[in-house]
Amino acid sequence: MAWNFDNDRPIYSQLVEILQTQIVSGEYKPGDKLPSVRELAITAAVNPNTMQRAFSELEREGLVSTNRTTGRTVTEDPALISEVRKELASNHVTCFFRKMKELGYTNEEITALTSEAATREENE
Amino acid sequence: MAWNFDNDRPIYSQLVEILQTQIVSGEYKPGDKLPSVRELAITAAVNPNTMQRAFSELEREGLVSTNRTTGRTVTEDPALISEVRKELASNHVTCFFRKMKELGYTNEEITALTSEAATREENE
DNA sequence: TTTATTGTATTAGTAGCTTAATACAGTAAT
DNA sequence: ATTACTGTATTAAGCTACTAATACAATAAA
Repeated sequence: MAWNFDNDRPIYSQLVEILQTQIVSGEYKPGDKLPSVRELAITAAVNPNTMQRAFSELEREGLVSTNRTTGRTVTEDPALISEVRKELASNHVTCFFRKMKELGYTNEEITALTSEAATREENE
Repeated sequence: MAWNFDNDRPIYSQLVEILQTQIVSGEYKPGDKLPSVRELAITAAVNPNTMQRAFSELEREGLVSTNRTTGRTVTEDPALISEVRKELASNHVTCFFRKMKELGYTNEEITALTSEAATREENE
């Protein structure tokens, strides 16, 4: 997993997105123990405070739960994970369409470009 | 045109994106005179300096040219505009696929979701 | 010639993000 | 009991983005 950050956006919110993705994609399973704040901060090469802030967001969403002395674990609720996954995907689709339409592309052109990209990726 | 900004990203780079989109989508035609920095700053409700910074970026790309005393105009080169438009679209497609794959979606699922979204938008 | 408008530059102040260096309280393992 | 690890909180510093308030030179219009 790469920990590449855009210069254009706050690192803590990029950390939220990365961790969200790792959880809903199954990289971390329900109930899995997560690495500690300090450990993950070293891995991502960010300050522990920044990682802490990202985790606070994830906890607010319910994706992780915190046990003050034993560390953090991924939620045991697969339905919640699945729900978040669908919502993130839906957001991506909506955002993608909005941007393409702003550029003046039609629905047909968008689906065509998408199919092309899909078949192009098949051969890699 | 809405001038809504994310809190999560610098305003000047969002201004660049918006102006880029307005130009390549044909909202401003090749050779069109653009509103002045001060005028656009009022319209977008940002500081003139911030708008100025956005324009500097656009000029670096060649999309607009500056005449120090008469104002700015959109490039007369339709090929450049078309090229930028295609590049922006291509970036959107690539970025969309990357995000969806990170969530664990397959090519088939991505194209299916895209088609659904397209047909859904037809009926609105 | 005067006036208004253009882009551009400068300086200062505010706010948010990030890092750094600590410190504290609770728990598991030894 | 001691040790090591957990999450959490605090304070200070540096950096960038943004706003604000100007000022200047060049041109078009009156």
